[in-house]
Amino acid sequence: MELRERILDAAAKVYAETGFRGATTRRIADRAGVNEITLFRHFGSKTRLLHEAIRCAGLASNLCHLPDRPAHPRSELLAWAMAIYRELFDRRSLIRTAMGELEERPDLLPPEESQTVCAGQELHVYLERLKSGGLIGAEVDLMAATTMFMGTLFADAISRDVIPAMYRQDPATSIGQYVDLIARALDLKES
Amino acid sequence: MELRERILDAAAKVYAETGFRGATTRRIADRAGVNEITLFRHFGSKTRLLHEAIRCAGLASNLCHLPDRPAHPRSELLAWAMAIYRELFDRRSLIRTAMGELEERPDLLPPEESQTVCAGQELHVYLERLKSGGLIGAEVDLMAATTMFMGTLFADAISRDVIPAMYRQDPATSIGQYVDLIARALDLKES
DNA sequence: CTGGCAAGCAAGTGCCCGCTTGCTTTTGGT
DNA sequence: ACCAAAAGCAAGCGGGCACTTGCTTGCCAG
Repeated sequence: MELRERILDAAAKVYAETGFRGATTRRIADRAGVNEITLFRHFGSKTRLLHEAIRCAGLASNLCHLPDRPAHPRSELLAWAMAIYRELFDRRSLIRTAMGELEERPDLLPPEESQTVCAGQELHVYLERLKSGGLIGAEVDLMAATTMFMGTLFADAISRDVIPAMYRQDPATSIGQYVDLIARALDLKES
Repeated sequence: MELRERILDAAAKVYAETGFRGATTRRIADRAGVNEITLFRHFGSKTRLLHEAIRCAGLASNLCHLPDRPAHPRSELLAWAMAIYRELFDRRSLIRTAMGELEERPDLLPPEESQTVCAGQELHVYLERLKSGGLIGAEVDLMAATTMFMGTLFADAISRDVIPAMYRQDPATSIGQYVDLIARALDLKES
């Protein structure tokens, strides 16, 4: 692992654990196994280092997409939801910390890059295709359904490990149930 | 407003805005219009002050409950969801900050006191009553539906002001749509 | 009028912070 | 072998932090 990459990785982890104020340059340097002044030589200041670290850590892997032409809505939705959930869950600590500091430091983690937003737009387009194909009940509000489903995935991913009492099933089971419920709400028909 | 109460109020606000490390005793004292040493005379330490402030600020108003005997499920659910949402939304800044710091400082805001958890248990009991009354489809998983609905309310309340692109309708309209969707998912019949 | 208590004020302690300076060691290309 | 760039090391800077000490001021019951 390259030195620069190692520093960015350490910075993102320390930030996720302790927030901006807690992510001191000494702690980041220790975690990266690097002398403190190396941080300043590479990134100039703590602020610039954390900006870049969070931007890199927040980039979506973006591997799984909903198909342009729906074929098997239920299984397509399930696979996609699992992939999105996985991304959110893996970054849950960073997401919680960044959300907590968003008011104070809006420039870290700009909301338009948020995975939830991008994924939500993709889901909305997909649902509209289903609806125009007659696979969804005509009177359903697709925007509300999208928001509801994304909110459910998001809340599960960032709350599961801190409120275990609310999440007794394993994630895969839960997501299957969420998909079942939203399918019923949408009056989804299998093509 | 009593002095002690004023200090606790200021401490909770400064904490919600800047987190534990950012909530310095000087800032809290300034916000409360009080000399810094008064904080220490009343609460002993910054940690104890913030513990008490967050505990007080997190107490649920707890005014609205679902009825023991369901009569008009849709309107009862709607009124209840609006009240819960209101509580979450009013405290959204505190909730975001506390969640971001939960890993580092689990003793602030203990999760078993969480409003979402308590409200979720209440909703689950209510849905079970509806089901045993035959007003809900037999094959629905009530736990998953509860988690989904609470997650939706929670995500909306804490995300709406930071990701406005995802929440275009006003809260009241959105909650009505959530209730409609969950009612369809539950196959809810009006008694 | 007086004694006690609550709050304010000024100054200071030791610690950690971001960041800098001056210098030595390691590393890699020619 | 040689040199320049990159990384390490030790020390220190000004500043903000939580918290303390010693003393003054205002208030209210007896």
